[in-house]
Amino acid sequence: MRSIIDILKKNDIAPSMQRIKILEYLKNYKTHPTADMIYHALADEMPTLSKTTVYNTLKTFTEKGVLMALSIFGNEVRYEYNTNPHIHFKCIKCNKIYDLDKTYFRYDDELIDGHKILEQHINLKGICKECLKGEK
Amino acid sequence: MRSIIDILKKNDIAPSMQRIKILEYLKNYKTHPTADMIYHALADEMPTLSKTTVYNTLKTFTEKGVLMALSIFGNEVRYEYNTNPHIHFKCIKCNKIYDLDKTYFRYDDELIDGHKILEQHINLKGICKECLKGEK
DNA sequence: ATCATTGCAAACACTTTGCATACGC
DNA sequence: GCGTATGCAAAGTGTTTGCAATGAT
Repeated sequence: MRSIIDILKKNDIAPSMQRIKILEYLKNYKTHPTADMIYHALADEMPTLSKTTVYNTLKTFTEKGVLMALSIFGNEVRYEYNTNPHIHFKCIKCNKIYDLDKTYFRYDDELIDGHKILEQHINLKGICKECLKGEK
Repeated sequence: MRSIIDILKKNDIAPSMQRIKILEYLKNYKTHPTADMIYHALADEMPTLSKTTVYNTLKTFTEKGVLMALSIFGNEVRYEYNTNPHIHFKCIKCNKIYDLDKTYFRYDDELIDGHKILEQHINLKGICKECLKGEK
């Protein structure tokens, strides 16, 4: 818990109950949740929590660089706590999102065709290991 | 125009005025438009066109594989006429989306960590050539 | 006491659904 | 004439905004 507060302070975000819980959730459950999923996961233990606060908080966190907002597929925005750069793989059968090692793709130059690259988002889609098993 | 009809027929889609115009638009203007952009672009010459039809048509086209639906950044869905695989680069200054050659990134295996890869979406974000000029 | 955060309600934007009408073979 | 495509209106999602109440220092 201490560490969550430290992360907030380090990023110029005043700690609050709501902010701590939301960040804690994203640090503990790396399931790339949507705002709605976070809201429902926390609503039980925080009955007065509002969806607005979840949206506000996610926006603040994203602006301050604590979180990454992902547009993987469809028009759902998902959030994840910033760790090492990696690839997202979404299974079209079970909809689970896996994190894969970035080294599978190689590209490190910061200039392509004269454009300055600041972010790389690599999203794969297919059938995951588990669902493949079931197919046979 | 003939060629548009051929594409529709080849993909088991019955040609209609609306479908022809929408596909024609996507073939001619490779601007990765949203459903709304397409609707507004065509509304002038087709006053009775409905947004529902645009949505229906884009859905049909995507299902039949004529178009690709892109979730590049944010929760906007954009469409493009299927051509060769390529990378999307979005400029954070002017919001323009550029198509880049896929060969910049190399990854051709269809299995990663046991997961079967069916689609690859590589989305880059940064400052484009033109906007870089203006910065100096 | 002051300033920021929270949270309700309403607004908004985008997309889908239900259904009656119109079109094309 | 029959089956499909179209398009209006309404409903459904996901997200943002306005603003009053609350909380922290």
